[in-house]
Amino acid sequence: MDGGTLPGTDTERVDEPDRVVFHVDMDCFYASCERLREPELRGEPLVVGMGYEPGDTVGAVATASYEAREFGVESAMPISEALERLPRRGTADATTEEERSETGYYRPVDLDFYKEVASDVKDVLHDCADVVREVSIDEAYLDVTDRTAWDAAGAGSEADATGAAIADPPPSTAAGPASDRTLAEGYGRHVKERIEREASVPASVGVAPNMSAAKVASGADKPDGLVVVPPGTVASFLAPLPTAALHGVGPVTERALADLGIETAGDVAAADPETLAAELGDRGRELSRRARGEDEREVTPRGLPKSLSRESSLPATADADEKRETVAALAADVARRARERGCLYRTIGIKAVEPPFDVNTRARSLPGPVDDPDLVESVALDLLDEFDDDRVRKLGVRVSKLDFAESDQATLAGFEAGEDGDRGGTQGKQPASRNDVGAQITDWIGGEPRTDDDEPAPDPAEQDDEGQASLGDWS
DNA sequence: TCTGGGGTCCTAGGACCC
DNA sequence: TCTGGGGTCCTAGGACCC
Repeated sequence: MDGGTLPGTDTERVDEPDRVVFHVDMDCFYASCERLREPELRGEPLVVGMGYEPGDTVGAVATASYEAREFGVESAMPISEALERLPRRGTADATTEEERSETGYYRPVDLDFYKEVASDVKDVLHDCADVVREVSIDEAYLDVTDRTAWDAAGAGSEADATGAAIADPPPSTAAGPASDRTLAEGYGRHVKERIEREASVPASVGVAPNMSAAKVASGADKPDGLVVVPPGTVASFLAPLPTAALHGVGPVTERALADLGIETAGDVAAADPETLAAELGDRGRELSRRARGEDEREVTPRGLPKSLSRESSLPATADADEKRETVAALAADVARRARERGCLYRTIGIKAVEPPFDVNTRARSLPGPVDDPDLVESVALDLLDEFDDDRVRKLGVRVSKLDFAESDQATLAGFEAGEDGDRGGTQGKQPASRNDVGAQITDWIGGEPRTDDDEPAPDPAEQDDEGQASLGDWS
């Protein structure tokens, strides 16, 4: 937007044209996927549960269809509670009419299948935009500034349902009716319809001049929504919404704002940024800008992951053996995934959650990056010692300070790292062998000197695919 | 809310260095 | 010795997101 140079930020971005940013958000994606392969589920209450097996009462709700939400079933709710609100439907034939009206279907999460569907969606997205930022399995930002514009759409073709008319829009002038319809809206509709046609799952699309407004817009008319927020209207679009509707405002921030008498995005926009900053730090200023419609973040593709982790819940226990077994299994899993992705790690950490919900983390950094499953296990177990006497309800293992370059380097035999690139570089990027790190390694685990010598051999082979494992559809 | 799993980014204090 | 200040790295925790 024009108006208001940002203090201390790049000031040379003056008369750049308004960007066109889409936020594409799949509607209860997991449920839509299940309906794709099981069409009988369409129109029925459907709950997709994680950690749930058919017939179970354990696990949590990953996604509830809109029909299931009518019964009060919500994301993250324990399956047991969901079942109270929405009993599981028996076999199809044995179902009476009455039973039909108050029961629903339950299915376990099948991520592999959802990834297949998501890849069809992504094909469309990448075809429709030069820059795509995939946020999760069911969500992405697109910068389509070069594909469309904020110009008013001409009165021209009303038969734009095919998308053809949009791909070849009328000359961009203000020739059309002085209505609100823009080329950007038409293009948004086109993308949405292509997704539905080519991936057979519904999406909601937000169209706006920046990321945060597009994000809010996509959620403003779910499901199957298309909400357009033209430049200059962002602040007024946001103003009536509760603060929690802003991306980045969770329960804690919401409460902090409420304590300041700030209930809506409009209140945020009107508040003194320094007051917000005093309460929330830099986030306060950021929030203020977003609420006023200012968000200069570029849409950029997501980079490589920063950490890999695995965690699992267990019935609260103080049993040391059980805890150690759990951590060992998690460690093996994390190390395996790191190796599959061809990445080295320099920090190994654990998480131990004590009832009721007391999160503890511990981490230890190594002298250099490694790919060493045994080491992940021994460090993780070593860190776990501190919690030997504590009851825990959840345990986790994480590797971070990831290094993907190293594995590439391993394939370039004889390449001398030399000066370039390395940050600080006290240890330099030496191959992840214990010959280099070995001397210090013994200090990092409980003591026992390490003897084995299984070539770490990071293999970049598997690397592929976005594989962001984060995925849930909690919208 | 009796809290599932996988992530990101930020902050704050301490260690250490120059 | 007192006196900074600036910078980086590390760990732990917190908030938030899907």
